[in-house]
Amino acid sequence: MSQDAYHHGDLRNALLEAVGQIIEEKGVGGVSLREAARRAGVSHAAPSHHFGDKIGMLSAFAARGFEEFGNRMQAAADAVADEGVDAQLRAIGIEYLRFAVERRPYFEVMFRSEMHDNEDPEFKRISHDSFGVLMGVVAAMDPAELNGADPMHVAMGAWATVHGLATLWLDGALSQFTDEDLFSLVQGVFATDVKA
Amino acid sequence: MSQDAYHHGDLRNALLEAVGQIIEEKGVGGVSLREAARRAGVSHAAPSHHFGDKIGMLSAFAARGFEEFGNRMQAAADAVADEGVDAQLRAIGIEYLRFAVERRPYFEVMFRSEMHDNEDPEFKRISHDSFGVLMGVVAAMDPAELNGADPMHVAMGAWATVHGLATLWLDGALSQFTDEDLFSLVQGVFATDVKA
DNA sequence: GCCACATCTTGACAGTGACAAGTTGACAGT
DNA sequence: ACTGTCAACTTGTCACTGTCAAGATGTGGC
Repeated sequence: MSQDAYHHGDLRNALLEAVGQIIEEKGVGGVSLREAARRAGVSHAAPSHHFGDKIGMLSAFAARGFEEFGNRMQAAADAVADEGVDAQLRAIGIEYLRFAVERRPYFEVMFRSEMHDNEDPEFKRISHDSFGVLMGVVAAMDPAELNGADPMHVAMGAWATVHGLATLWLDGALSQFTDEDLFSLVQGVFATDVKA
Repeated sequence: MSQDAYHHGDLRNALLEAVGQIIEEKGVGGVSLREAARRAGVSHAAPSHHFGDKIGMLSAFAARGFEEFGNRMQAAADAVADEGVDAQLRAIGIEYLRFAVERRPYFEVMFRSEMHDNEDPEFKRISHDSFGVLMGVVAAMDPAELNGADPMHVAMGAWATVHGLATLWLDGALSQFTDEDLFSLVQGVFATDVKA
């Protein structure tokens, strides 16, 4: 029944999974509405009825990524809640990198402004929520632990550092390092950052 | 004479400047061989004779960017050479951000792996040289200043931090901050990083 | 039974990257 | 001065893309 030519049943999800598949195979530049439609077994114009246009499709894909991203950040922070804020911050940093490496298709679309509509309120909300996890942890920090530094600066610095490592790694600028190097490196860098 | 239909005279440069112009107007996604050709006043297939294909054209554009980038990093480090390695590192970090903001078209292409051919030896050399400036400064650091940290980790951390700030800013994730905020922020963050 | 509506198809159009084949002009050798 | 050679550029074409308009199909409410 879901094989019927009409009313696929779950086309929206099928298309979004096709997008992830395409990015993994051919990179983010290989994504096209028609190719996604082909993989989902529908006609070339079907995707537009669900997403409007190409940016709409990628926005939906990015939103999906932010959803998982936020959940993973939260889970990482919760898992070490009894070890203190310091440990939480480090756990978030590592989880951030892990997400970039493991879910590269999502990550690449999520943080490329031309890949989605930054003004879409739904998108804004969900991406803002993701970062809320980090901000929440920093806000809970003991002022003494910050050594007088502006908490916002500390949060920003931590965020920028892992984000920089992630993007540099994804762009191949860190090709001299293995994945393990990267993670041990972020341990050191991040600890340095936090304890400053 | 340079107006002749044939033998433009400086088509290669004209095309590369057109690329920068296009990115500034329509973003990196708006770049096309044909649009660049149009702006240079030549036929749609002319660019391929200079760059091979689209990636070749963007690689040449990125190489140009790395050239200027490297020079600016070197100049920034040299300007404060007598103030110590610490000041040099900070100067490089700020110049890095300044480049990202002022020369956004270059920056966007330079650090997008799918925008150019990472394997091109000429490209590898020129991009490697750019980062050599940073590595050179870190290598000159007094081990005592590093507090026992791996110099490579310090360099990587510094690099990742400014790179992360730059990309987050360019992608609009830091839209709540003004340019001045950003620079004062990197001052704080970077100082924290270095003095750890 | 039937009607409204969301879902999907078919067909078309302009724009794109890439390729093949032809044209033009400069320049070196004789 | 003639000629061959070669780089620079043009014209024409192809498959592919995003987007739009119009039509077809099935589902659920009444």
